[in-house]
Amino acid sequence: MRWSETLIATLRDAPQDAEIASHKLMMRAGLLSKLGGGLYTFLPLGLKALRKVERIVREEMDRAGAQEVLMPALQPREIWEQSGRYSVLKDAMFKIHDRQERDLVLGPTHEEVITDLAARQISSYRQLPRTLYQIQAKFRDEIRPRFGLMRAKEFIMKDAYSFDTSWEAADKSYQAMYDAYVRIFKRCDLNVKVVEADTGAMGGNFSHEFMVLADSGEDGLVECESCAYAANLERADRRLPPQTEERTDQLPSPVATPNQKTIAEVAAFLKRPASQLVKTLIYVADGKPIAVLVPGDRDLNEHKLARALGGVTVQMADDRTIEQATGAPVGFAGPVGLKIPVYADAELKVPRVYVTGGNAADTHLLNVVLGRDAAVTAYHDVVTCREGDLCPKCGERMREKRGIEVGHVFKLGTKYSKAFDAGYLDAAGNRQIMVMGCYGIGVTRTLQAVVEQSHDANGIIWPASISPFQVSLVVPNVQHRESMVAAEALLKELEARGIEVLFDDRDERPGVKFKDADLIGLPVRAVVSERSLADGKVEIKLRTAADKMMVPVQDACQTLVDIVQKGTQS
RNA sequence: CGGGGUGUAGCGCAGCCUGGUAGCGCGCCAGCCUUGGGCGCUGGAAGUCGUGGGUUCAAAUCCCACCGCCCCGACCA
Repeated sequence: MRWSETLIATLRDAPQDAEIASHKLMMRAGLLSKLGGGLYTFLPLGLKALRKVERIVREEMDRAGAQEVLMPALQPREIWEQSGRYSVLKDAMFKIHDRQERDLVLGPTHEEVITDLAARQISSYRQLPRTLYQIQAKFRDEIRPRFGLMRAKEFIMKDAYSFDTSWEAADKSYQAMYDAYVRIFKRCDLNVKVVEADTGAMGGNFSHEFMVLADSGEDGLVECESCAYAANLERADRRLPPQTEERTDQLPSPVATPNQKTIAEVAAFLKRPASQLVKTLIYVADGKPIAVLVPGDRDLNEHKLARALGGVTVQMADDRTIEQATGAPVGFAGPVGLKIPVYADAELKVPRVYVTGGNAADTHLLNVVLGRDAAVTAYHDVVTCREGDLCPKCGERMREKRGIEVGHVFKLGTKYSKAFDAGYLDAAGNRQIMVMGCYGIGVTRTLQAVVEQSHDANGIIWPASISPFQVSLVVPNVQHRESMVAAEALLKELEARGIEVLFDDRDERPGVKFKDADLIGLPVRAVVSERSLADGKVEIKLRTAADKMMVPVQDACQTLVDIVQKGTQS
């Protein structure tokens, strides 16, 4: 394809609202155009790359035995009521209605639709297992769209759903998808870390996330330095370090802490490390207030708390509830004398002497020993892990990292199949419920993750498998007749061999063309110029290499074909 | 939703404080020149100064409201 005939406009400066490298580069290289917050048009170059990702996903889904369907983005509200998720997700959904005032939503995901479909289409164990998938736009009313395609209001997702006769069979389907994901991300040349994850609003029992490690990633995770354990911070557990008991004969004694509300303020005021303080958080769990205690230097993890309490919904109590529960203004809650259930982090189980809130204005308590001075209903690991915590599996140190979630696989179980009565008749003629799994890949996000992970100061470095074109053909001076003639011939030859070529035939200065070639980042660049032709050669350079090679004109096509084939295979 | 910022030509920005009919760089168009890392010169096109209202003889500039966009937060008492 000739550049002079395309709609590719590169930018010298990145738009000021682009923050991270991949977003800036995708804008500068002319892959995307912004329409509004979280809304982007894919320009021809960006779309070509996106289609490459989609193709890889399709090929691997098909290879894993999944079948493609296409479902409506527009969905009746009723099916969300039926699964019970309308109340959970309604703030995240775009809600609209038709002229008859019927309520509809723009689908943020498709569990409801697919389960309804399975219930209609599948009736016998002979039709199982089945895995169906779709690649299409999904819509989420994100609180804060950002980073270009990373968190957009409309994005393209591949979702697959498996239906099985039993949990054991479902495990197989899950594993097949897991393996397909490993292959997909490998083909995208992505360095992906698989971590254990929280199931969140999806529900279900078990899940893994596929994370592209990147400092700009929105998710935190920990990985063990020694064994294979890795988990999203929302879910990561830890092994407790050895602790020594600490006892005192002194009883809790109040100390005046005027206006010292936060842990940091109290610690500074009393000149004690935050770890000697206990933070008392008042929560509402299934409508009832509870207190949660964590070490002063740690953060409570609501996901872990909710799980520890048996999957209830938890949220911070409002100021009034806190005042009613503690009898004190916000900022001075403590466990001593509380009449509501008190849960504590497992680290607090070994008796030690702590400072806590005093349940009275401007007051904290010294010499508090949990168990002795305050009843604790139960101890659970409920804090967020951090760098240096010990691995729950092997006890070695864990590292904290950041990642971009590009894929997520869930064992859903029967949550949706029950809600939609997706059953089948087994061999004995008994009605059974299907066991489901669901498997998502953020296709547009994956594309950006590739750029985030593969670029340099000059621009994008596309992996051959995703690159919008395979070869960049540059004529530095289009006024030079022989260069153009030779380049045109090479272009024809390459395209006849099925190679996708972007021929930069613009009447631009050489510097502009080389800068643009680096920015757009096609894996191979061929230059035909007065200089190279003087020796009867074509210059060939890999985007990743510093050196150029000079190849005789008549060998140029074959050399490029070889390079492209080698690159695409790996 | 809370806090902060910002909105002036396709992109990046100045002008605003101190009101007087809008400017710079890049890009774009034309011509000349140049031709291996964002070249040089000349001439041009392009902006309802986010929107609405107000103050004023006069508003990009001051005031009010609204909207868009960006950042931080929205759990750590």
